[in-house]
Amino acid sequence: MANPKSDFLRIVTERGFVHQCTDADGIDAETAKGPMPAYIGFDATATSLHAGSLLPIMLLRWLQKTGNKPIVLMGGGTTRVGDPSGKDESRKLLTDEQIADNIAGIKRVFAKFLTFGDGPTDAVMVNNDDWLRGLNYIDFLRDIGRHFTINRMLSFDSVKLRLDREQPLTFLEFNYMILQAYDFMELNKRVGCKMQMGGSDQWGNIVNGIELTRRVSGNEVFGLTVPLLTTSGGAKMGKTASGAIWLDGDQLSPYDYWQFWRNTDDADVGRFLRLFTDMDIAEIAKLEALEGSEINEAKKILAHEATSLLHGAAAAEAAAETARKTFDAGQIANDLPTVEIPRGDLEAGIGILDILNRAGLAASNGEARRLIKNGGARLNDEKIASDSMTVTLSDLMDEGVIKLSSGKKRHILVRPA
RNA sequence: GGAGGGAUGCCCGAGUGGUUAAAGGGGACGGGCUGUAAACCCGUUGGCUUAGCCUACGUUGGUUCGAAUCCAACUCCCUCCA
Repeated sequence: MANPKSDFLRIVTERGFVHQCTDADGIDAETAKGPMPAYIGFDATATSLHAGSLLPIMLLRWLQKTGNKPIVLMGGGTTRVGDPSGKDESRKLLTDEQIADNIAGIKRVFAKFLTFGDGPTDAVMVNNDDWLRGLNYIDFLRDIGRHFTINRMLSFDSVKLRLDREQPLTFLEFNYMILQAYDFMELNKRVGCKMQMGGSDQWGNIVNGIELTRRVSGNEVFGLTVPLLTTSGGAKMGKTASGAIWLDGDQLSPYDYWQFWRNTDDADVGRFLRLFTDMDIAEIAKLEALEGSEINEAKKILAHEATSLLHGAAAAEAAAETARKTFDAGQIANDLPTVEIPRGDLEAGIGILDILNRAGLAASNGEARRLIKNGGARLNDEKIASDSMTVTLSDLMDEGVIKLSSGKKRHILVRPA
């Protein structure tokens, strides 16, 4: 829409969060009027979220910052069934206890981005297990199932594409969209939730929830989706050499998180600044316009802002300083990711292949050997020439550490313990 | 229920008795260029105690000096017919 009256719609639109939405005027009016409760659903399949979830999290953040009420829906109930969307191996079913742990871990992440509480614009976290677990199949069919026609369900892309490609679609999966629609209806009933947001692949499910809510209660509710995020290189967002970009300091250090953002493609810098930081849009436009190597400054700012949001400004500063020492000054930064190795092992001497493995720079001796052969392995910044060398206490530098590197970017400090 | 097609390394995909740890592509990792970009070029890409050994072409057996390759049974997937 041309000129949104509400802060919410104006901001998320100009920042590039909106892929598509239902009735923009309606959303605009509702969010302009006062606290509108809106929700996004998240899986509870892991103990932490990763960067792929950041986009919807930021959307909730803006929702709250513009005076509305974010609802975080944990898919505890649907996780209990097992998410069928994967292709081959069926998901290992999680125990209730694991799911509870996962939800607790995930909530810690949300607490960094949202303010939780009981106030009108405070975020709340709910679990669809609360209403899904007790469902009675026959009642559900009579009350909810009658609002869905197979004809229509078959027309949704998520279903149609599968059928067109002649891929199997289980009944469970076919029902998934109904459960999700039910979630929306239930949230509308319980807490007056008026909008569901989610990834663009959720559009069909969201629309179903809107229709179900209208049919059952007559209430008008809305939907909004965020774009599917890929880097301009076409890669899926949130992966790196060492694995997923976890939003949890124990699984991915603030330094590595900072590095992830620092290594953003030139072409993505402006887009990412708008999506993943709170920075002023005009300021971003200036940074985005930087040419050539100057864009590196914009990347550092992106890394700083994004890391500050998740890990705090102090951690972001420390990460920046570590990176500066490591890359610009050629010094040993003391808080690079560290691996501890028993002093006794070092006294006895550890084979270089072994220590590369232990530092997590290689997944097997073969990989370590390859790394050395290709000239990518370094010990205290000296190229490792032989795969038969031994690392001992005498390799400790003045700082009391041994620095191991794979390539130019991955550095690990080994500390005797 | 009947007829036919298929299952190969992280993914896609070639290979129909030995020179096959298995073409090619993608991805990933390393090197070069550079700006800790992109694009491009080069290399590597099952494991190990590495001139050797082990594991691997859906599963289990069989034929053979030798099998991803031939045979049998089984599992799963797909197509057509009913």
